[in-house]
Amino acid sequence: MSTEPGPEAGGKSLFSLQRRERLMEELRAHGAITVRGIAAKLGVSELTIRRDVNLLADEGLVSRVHGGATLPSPLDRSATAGLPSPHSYSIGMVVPSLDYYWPQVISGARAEAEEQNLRILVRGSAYDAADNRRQVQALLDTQNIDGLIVAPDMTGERGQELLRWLNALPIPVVLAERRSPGDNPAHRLEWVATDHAFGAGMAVRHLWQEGHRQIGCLTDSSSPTSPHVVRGWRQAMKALKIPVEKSVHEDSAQLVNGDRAAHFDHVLELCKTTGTTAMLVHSDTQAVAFVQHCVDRGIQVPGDMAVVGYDDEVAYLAEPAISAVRPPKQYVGKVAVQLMAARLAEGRLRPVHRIELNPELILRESSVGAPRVPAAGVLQDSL
Amino acid sequence: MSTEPGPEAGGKSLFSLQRRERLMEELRAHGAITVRGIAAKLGVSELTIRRDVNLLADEGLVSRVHGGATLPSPLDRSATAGLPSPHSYSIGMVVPSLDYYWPQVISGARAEAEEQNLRILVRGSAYDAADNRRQVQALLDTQNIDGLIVAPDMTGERGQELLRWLNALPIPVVLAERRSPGDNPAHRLEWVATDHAFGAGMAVRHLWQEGHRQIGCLTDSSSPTSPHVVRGWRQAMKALKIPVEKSVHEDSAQLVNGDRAAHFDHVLELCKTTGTTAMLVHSDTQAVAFVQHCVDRGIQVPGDMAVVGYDDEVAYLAEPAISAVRPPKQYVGKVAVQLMAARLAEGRLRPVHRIELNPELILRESSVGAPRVPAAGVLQDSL
DNA sequence: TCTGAAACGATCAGACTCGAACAAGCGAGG
DNA sequence: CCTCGCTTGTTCGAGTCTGATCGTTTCAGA
Repeated sequence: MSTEPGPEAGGKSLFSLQRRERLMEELRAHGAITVRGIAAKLGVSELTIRRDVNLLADEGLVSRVHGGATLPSPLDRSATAGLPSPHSYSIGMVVPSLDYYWPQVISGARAEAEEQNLRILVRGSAYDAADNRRQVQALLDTQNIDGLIVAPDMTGERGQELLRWLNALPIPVVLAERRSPGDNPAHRLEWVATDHAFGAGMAVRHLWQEGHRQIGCLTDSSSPTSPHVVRGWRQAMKALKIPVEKSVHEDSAQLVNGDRAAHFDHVLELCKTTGTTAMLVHSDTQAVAFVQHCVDRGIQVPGDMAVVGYDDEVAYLAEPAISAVRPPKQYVGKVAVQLMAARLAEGRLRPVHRIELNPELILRESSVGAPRVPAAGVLQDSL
Repeated sequence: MSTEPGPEAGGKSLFSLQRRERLMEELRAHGAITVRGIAAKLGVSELTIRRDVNLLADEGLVSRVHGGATLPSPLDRSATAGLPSPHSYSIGMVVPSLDYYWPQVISGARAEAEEQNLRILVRGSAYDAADNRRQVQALLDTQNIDGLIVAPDMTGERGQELLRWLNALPIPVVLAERRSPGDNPAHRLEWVATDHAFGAGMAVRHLWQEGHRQIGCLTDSSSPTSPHVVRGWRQAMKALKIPVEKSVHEDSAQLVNGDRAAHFDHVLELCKTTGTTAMLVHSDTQAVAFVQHCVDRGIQVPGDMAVVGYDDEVAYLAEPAISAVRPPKQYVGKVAVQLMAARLAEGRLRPVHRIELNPELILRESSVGAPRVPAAGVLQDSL
């Protein structure tokens, strides 16, 4: 059947792009192809195949060998010679805040970038999709960047739209502290994010071990982190068989000063009626304020009310010092840059990576009962 | 034996690059090779092997010895500038199969291990928790390993028990192609796994784009991969608004020969009554059998029934060649070793990493309708 | 230390592959 | 209708890979 050109469906001659696709497919199937064999199979001259092979080899999709081609091999000298190009890459980075949480992420990214010999250009942005896009666009226009690390707003239709746009950019994109949905519209986006649900769960289990049987949750729904914290809190409560519906779960987004004091009083009232003796407070800025409020109201921390904060930015400043879940912010930046560097080096052959990092629980005074050992931090493994 | 370089048809002749790769693989597996042995194995003259060895030695990838070659040894003074190998770690690796799927994972792991200057000890195991544990224990007892990469059976109470045991081991553990639950009992376990649900979803969306409106799923529930494939199929169906309850979803675990034929007939009958024109078949071994069965029954593939396989081990062998979702097996091994190397280097300060990799969809004849453009693979970005 | 067997590499020849240069085919646009 | 630009095919000298021969080197046992 394959004596004459057109062994495939219909003797239609293929376009060059299709031919190269066929070629890649044969290659994937067999691991290697001969110029002669493929030329016969596709009914074109060997020279044509050779030209295709050269083209694909230039893109790093195959390794050239005498008489044919193979899947790219690390032994292929020309490949390794070509890739570590002397011109170092520039990476754009757009983050939603330059004074909370993100400085450490950036610092981690910078350190790793230096290691990898990359340049990083950071821009701050607002917490909304339109501004995210503006900032990214500005980077694309004025600098010429080879890759993008970004923590976009993903809420609502605008967020989805932004994701699609990022997905379609001609340069690789890595999300930091954001998860793109696994399915279609963002299938090329890679990400690295902290598993905040795990962190919240860890806090709840710690409080449980300290003897607390009603554990509340105070969140700030204006933060993208919040839903994950709540989810983790819920899951852990369920696993510990504490009824979630009867537990204190309040949101303190957008509150300031006077309002906040009133709201905290409300929360404390709820705690009293439900018998809640421990709170997980998202954003440890809030936690600091909450602990301060408790102290002002004569409520002992941790005696009457144990508190664990979330984020560990300022938790150690409070009096008493607040236990907090600490996301590995430095590592988020570091891993994002590693992903980007690997992507730039290996190209399309590298599969899309999506990485979750576990936070750690830093124990301080606000959650550890007096009789217990106040030891803290990284050394504990038992949780 | 063949005077011509056999282009197809299992021809033994390899390109030099492939030969060198085979050589490296043998080397990684056994630690040393003899010129004579390899020459016989590959069916080339000893001189050719010698030339290859010299070439690899020049690049510092092997050490020459009289009669053969070994992995580069620090004792070999000709080795380039004495690679910094202060003390190399040993990693144990326990996988549930040595002849399906896992050889590629192992190969990827070996290659990366060599890069990182680690030693890897591989053991096969059965697909059950008790034997997993036995094999791991054997590694711990006889070799003394510094880290463990394992793909355990995680089903049932025995599986959970095994996870807890692994979690408590004094050495770092990385799971390959397995996800530990995010919560408590396995919080120290890191893992790297293919996002099979994404792969299944990609297949469904591809079939949808080809015009199919009823897409069935044929699974093998005896495989740990199966639940994820089903989940991805379900999710994608839901997103496309195809009623899942009315769709064909059959399981063919444990069937052989006669039973299988009967079962396939049953499946085809179901397809007819439901109007199903496309099937996602887990384990492409099954897919090959299924396509064969269709052809035997006079059902056109892809005309009457489009098929996408899952795993891409043998899918290309079928006639017509079967489209298949390909998990990045090499990368699973590679990333597992990277995780381990980083863990061994950085210790407990490094946060727990959990990594998902996306598979890719290899389009072949079995799912691509004649009228459509048959272009496939990496060059297309639109899916 | 000696000696035979095996391994090694320089050299050559044969078969095949590669790519430059030029010619021919095809589709788009003036 | 013709020309332009792009892709593909043909020819042929140069280049590459492999294997055979054979003299030299290395190894292991006496």
